[in-house]
Amino acid sequence: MTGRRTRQLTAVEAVVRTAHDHPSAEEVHRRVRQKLPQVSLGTVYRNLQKLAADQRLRVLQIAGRGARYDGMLETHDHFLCDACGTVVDVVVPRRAGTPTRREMDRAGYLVRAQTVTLYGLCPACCQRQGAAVAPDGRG
Amino acid sequence: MTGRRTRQLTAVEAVVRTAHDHPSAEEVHRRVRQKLPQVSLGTVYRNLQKLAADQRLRVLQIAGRGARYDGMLETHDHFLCDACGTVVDVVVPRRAGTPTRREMDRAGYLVRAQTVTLYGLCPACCQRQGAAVAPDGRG
DNA sequence: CTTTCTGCAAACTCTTTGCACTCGT
DNA sequence: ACGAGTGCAAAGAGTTTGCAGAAAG
Repeated sequence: MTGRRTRQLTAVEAVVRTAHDHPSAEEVHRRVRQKLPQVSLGTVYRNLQKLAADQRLRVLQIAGRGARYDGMLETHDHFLCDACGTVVDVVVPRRAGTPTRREMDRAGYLVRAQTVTLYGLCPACCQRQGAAVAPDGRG
Repeated sequence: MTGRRTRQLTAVEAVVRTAHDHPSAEEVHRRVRQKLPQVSLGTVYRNLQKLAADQRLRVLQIAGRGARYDGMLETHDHFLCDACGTVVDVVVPRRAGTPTRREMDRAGYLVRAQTVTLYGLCPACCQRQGAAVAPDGRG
């Protein structure tokens, strides 16, 4: 499953691994083009897929539009700003053997992964919107 | 934000509220057509949007393709089967005032909602695939 | 009667794919 | 040199939208 080490693959991986802002495929394309100007978007998608299959990056499905790519491989979660769409890494500590997990096991499910996503307003958007949005505790 | 109570809106809401299988927009369309055969897919999308805006349903963004619609409004989470794509409701108990949450507050974030998603194999797919997939604890 | 909503079809966004050619190995 | 990988452009899925006509209030 390794395949060839093309310059396109190398460049896509470098972009995703050094980016800390969870770029979209288009954004990765834009950045890769700075080094390899004639890279096509299709190739970027193909390489993003390959890297994801090889567990060399994580794919985040964001509500609304398009996937975002995350080069941070360590276990972590995400906060999404409702207003500006920014994605921030968050570390939510895992507790092994929670009651829920045990129930799932007993019911015959094989749980492979678990992600927590927080939604709300980032500090910048909080100030901008002031008290316009009231926390409702949903979710 | 209430708008008119059209028969299309009523039918879409009825389908989503009685469905317990997290249907896609196409699937909602198919079911609504059983009552109102000439409803268009565009109208279904418009009404799903409206219901989501009015907090009368929840939208789930599933990795891979399309959104799924969930008429269960109570706080709950989801399990996604990697093999068959089935979405199952899961109740992961919330603990108020976790360390992470307090840190976020201190850092100036306004956390409005929080979702947990589990990934893995459902009982049926577990049997089908046997021990082909090893749990790796990722995520 | 007014205004919102609908059906239709076209447009749009994001992603995938077929094909001839290129370049790692 | 062989074949996986590329660029291009077209095709696909899912979702949104403009418009003329229908219908809710």
